[in-house]
Amino acid sequence: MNLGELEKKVLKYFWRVHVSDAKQVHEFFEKRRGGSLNTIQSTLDRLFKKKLLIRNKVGHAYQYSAATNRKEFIGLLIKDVTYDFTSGDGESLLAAFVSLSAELNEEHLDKLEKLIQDYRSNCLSDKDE
Amino acid sequence: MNLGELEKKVLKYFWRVHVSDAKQVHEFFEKRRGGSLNTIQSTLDRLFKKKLLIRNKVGHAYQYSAATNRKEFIGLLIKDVTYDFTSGDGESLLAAFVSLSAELNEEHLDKLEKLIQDYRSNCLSDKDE
DNA sequence: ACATAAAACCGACAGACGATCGGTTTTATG
DNA sequence: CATAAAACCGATCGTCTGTCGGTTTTATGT
Repeated sequence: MNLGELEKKVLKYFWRVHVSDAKQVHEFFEKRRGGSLNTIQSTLDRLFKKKLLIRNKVGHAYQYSAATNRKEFIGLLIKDVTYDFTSGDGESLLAAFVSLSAELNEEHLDKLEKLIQDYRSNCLSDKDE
Repeated sequence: MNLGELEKKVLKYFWRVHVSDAKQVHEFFEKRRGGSLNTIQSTLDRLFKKKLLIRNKVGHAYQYSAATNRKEFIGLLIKDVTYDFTSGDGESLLAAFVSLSAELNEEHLDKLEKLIQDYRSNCLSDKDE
């Protein structure tokens, strides 16, 4: 899965705004980067086809929203980008973790351990952002 | 950074074979997927320009080898692909970890904790693969 | 029911990039 | 210095994103 610049910006937008139709998205982006409504529409459509946005029709227009929250999405990205270099089995995620270890200092390791603890004792909760 | 199919295959090749010139790489791939020597050469050159291969001239030909081992490379991929969706600060890697947590079961968490322990007590070692 | 406005949809084109390869230039070496 | 080997250059093709004009579909008010 590869994402263009505009697609990335639109995804970020939906993590902040949650629900919009093409017109609203266009209004937002028109100010800071220009581009026609049609450009936004086809970008929304491409993201929908990539299953990164969901939509349902309300009146004339589709109401779009993000298919995943930011953290889930980053997880998808990582799985996707590492897929070709791991066995694809369950262990592959571990490999990704290990590969990143070299980037982490003591403080990060502490935080990571804490996150594991939190996750263990809190598997049911579903906090976003 | 985006990688084509052949580029990915070539990278994997160099993690197994370590050093080769274009001719040798071509010999390897010609059997299982065809393609001319020139195709291999430009792929090697592209990977070199992307700093994923290193090379030095020996006689007529460049001797290529991987610039990173597989784990380091996966780390690079993850940093790269998540960059646009994290603040780019040190915390960004943690965000990636957290995002993957949802994919992990108990067994994985156990292994991950063990890996952290290993890493803490073993920061100096440099084992590959 | 039907006209109309709003939005979706289609098709085209440009710009990147990877894969592919033929042809030319450079270069190491006998 | 001749030659063969390899690097290098340039062209083409396919795919993908961004872009947008024009057409078709559709929800809605009268």
